[in-house]
Amino acid sequence: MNGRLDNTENRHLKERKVLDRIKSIPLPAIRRYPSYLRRLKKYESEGVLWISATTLAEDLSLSSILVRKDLACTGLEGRPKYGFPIEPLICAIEKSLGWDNATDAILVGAGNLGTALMGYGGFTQYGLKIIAVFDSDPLKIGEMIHGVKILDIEKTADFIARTKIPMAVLTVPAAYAQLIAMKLSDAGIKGIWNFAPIKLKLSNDVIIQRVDLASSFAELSSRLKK
Amino acid sequence: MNGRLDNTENRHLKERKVLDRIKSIPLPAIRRYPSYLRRLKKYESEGVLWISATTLAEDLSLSSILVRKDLACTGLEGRPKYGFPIEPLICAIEKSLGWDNATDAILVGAGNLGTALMGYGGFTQYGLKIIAVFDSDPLKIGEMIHGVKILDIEKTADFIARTKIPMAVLTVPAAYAQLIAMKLSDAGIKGIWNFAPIKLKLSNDVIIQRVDLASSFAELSSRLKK
DNA sequence: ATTCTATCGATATTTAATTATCGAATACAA
DNA sequence: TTGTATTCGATAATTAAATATCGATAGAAT
Ligand SMILES: NC(=O)c1ccc[n+]([C@@H]2O[C@H](COP(=O)([O-])OP(=O)(O)OC[C@H]3O[C@@H](n4cnc5c(N)ncnc54)[C@H](O)[C@@H]3O)[C@@H](O)[C@H]2O)c1
Ligand SMILES: NC(=O)c1ccc[n+]([C@@H]2O[C@H](COP(=O)([O-])OP(=O)(O)OC[C@H]3O[C@@H](n4cnc5c(N)ncnc54)[C@H](O)[C@@H]3O)[C@@H](O)[C@H]2O)c1
Repeated sequence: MNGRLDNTENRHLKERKVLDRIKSIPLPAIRRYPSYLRRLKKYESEGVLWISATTLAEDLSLSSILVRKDLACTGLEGRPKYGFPIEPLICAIEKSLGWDNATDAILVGAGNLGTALMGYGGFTQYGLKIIAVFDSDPLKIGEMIHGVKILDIEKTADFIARTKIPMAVLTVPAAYAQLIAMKLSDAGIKGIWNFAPIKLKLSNDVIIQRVDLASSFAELSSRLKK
Repeated sequence: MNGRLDNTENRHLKERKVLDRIKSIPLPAIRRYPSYLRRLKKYESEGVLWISATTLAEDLSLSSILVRKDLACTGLEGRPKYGFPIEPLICAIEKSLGWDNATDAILVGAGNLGTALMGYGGFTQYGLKIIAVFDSDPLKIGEMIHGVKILDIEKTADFIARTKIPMAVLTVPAAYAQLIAMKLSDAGIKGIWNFAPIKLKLSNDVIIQRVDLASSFAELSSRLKK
């Protein structure tokens, strides 16, 4: 095999490998990526250029083998003795998450939790941008919440259809969550980040991600008990 | 082996088995328990007396084998053709989680998120009771927040020492979280429910449970991307 | 130039969790 | 009373994830 042929072959193989990998990054790795990102950005801001899986692992109290594997899933290759170049690594992780360009979203339910989320600056780091807020309470409609005006829930479907916005953050009481989720789904929403403590049942082409604080607290309680 | 001896043996074996089980309920099962509880309580309020693993599984879109196994971990035994008695099942799950008697906690950081959590009625269901709130902001100290007075952060150590309160909910900015956590640990806190996006490093006898919204959002993003 | 060391990445191995299988129990209907 | 459908629980098989092992690489030190 001559050099050129070998390269073509290799590139081809590599591309297939990268494609496979995109489909097959283990979920636990995906969940660890944000922690890596935060740490890497901190290093980057301090002017550090290279990081080893070993160092990152120590920072986050993880096994270095695990971190190395996770990083390998992004497709970026490390360099013996040096580790990984930080800036490309950040890009690679963000790309793997789909955080490389911002996701616009709406928020439904401007209550306690919805208001707190709106006031949270951290989301921009994840490429999440909440561009509209909806509620059913006449007292709230028209008010401003952290710089965004609260709109009438009745206008949601129209808004989604018009803007083709892909994602909704759902922070309404559990009793209304299923109904509203179905309306969002009908209107064409692609993903729902659900903070209400119920399992939403929608057609399979809507991605649902639930945040269940009770699960987290359960884990804490049971560990504390022992 | 005669009947009596056999019984003694059996009881002994069963007790050991129960003990083992307490230590060894898989974490994923623990995390599912709150969902079971919510559903069971709903059935209970409707006057239903028995529930099968099959039904519960359908309700929550889980595999019935998984649910049956999870329920078995509580130590309660089901009855063929009927399933499990709801009320004892609720008790058994709550006991497994340590939710059978309420846990008192303090909350540190009366900001956006801290305020939202204080306003959340759901926690009482988990046996979590926040009895005091602390902050460093002079403008906030002395104010009321959902019925609880905000106290000076400087008084935290003393409060913990005096009340022997086991748990703290940490909702301060990430930059302060480690420092405050160390103070809480020194003061004798046993568990910390940490909402700040950093890995706290404390002595191993403090149980730390982190809530990482970014992880959840990462999962959503990456699933949405595909 | 040679040796030493830290790191990577590929390939096992181990561990944990989920899913499947199957016999036993029991309510209920015929 | 008998048969049938349904559920349980024990055990086995499968799958996914974490951990361990080890040769290769490349920079730094001798
Ligand atoms: N607050 C928390 O800390 C917290 C924690 C965990 C989970 N949650 C969950 O988040 C959700 C919101 O909690 P919260 O404390 O913010 O409650 P909340 O009552 O403060 O807010 C709910 C908001 O939804 C609005 N709403 C009600 N029905 C609506 C409808 N049909 N259409 C549009 N808007 C509607 C209400 O007007 C209100 O503004 C709940 O499901 C709760 O279980 C909250
Ligand atoms: N708001 C959200 O939706 C959200 C979501 C995810 C994570 N978080 C995390 O939760 C934490 C709090 O977020 P937030 O939005 O409520 O912030 P915030 O700034 O609104 O509130 C922080 C509070 O902590 C207090 N504080 C600051 N330093 C303190 C100290 N040394 N001792 C005691 N109190 C102190 C401040 O006075 C303020 O009241 C942050 O770590 C944030 O990353 C928030």
